[in-house]
Amino acid sequence: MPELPEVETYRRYLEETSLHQTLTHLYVEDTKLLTTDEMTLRQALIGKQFTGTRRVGKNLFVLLDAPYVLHMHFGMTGSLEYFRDEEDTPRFARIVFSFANGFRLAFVCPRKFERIGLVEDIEQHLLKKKIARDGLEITEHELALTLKRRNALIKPVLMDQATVAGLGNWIVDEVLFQAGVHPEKISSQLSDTEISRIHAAIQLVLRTAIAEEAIYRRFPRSFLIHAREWDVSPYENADQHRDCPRCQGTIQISTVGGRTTYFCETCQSV
DNA sequence: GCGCTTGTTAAAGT
DNA sequence: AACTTTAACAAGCG
Repeated sequence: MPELPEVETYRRYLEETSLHQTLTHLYVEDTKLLTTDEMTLRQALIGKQFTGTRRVGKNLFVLLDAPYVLHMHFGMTGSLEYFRDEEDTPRFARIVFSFANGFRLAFVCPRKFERIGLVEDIEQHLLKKKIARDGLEITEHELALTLKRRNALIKPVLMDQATVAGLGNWIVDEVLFQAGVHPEKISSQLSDTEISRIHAAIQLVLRTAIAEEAIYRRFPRSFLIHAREWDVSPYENADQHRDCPRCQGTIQISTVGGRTTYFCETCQSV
């Protein structure tokens, strides 16, 4: 699930594998994934090199030796894979960049919710898409301004990229658990202390996830994420006991803001 | 083989 | 009019 920590991991991966090599070929399986016309994209990329990267929230920008930037969004299931031989092409490699050194970088898109294309200017793109400050960079004051203004449940407010960029479904659950705030609390009714705890929890969860390269089973035992069943549907196991890592109580599973939500009734107050 | 999942956004609701 | 909520999108997987 490509939230901020996964995209940061992909960014580092691309930096380590794919910079400073001339692009020789672009394979496009499905133009629906492109936000730029295929011919325009091909002409813009062939003969150029990736020179650097920048990530804001779940958005990855790849800098080129050209006055434009390649933008990638990984949707719900996208990833990157670097490989050489044709027979090593990963499944769902729907966009593939070939380099002069014989290696290739695949934009792997199992469910076609991913997007890739050119942008003229990063700041302009962020403004147009209403993408707020990155979760690692937002100050408590900036976060407080938005949270006090919004008259909606805190969970969807935190998932809104216009509040803070990079948080998705499981991270918001984890943040609210670590902060001791109920997911259905009204954002504008949060106390200063609760906002402060939410800000600190965002930092804790993001830094921990990045340090472990977003591999969930390596996260500390104090994290709620271990109560999630990643391989089965939640309702299938709804009667199964999940212990809260703090109070050993049962973790609740419900729907908040249209998304499956895990929380502890005892540790997270409304 | 149905139903669930993920992030974003257009449409609907207030 | 501005803000909030909901549903649809694609498709693999349990």
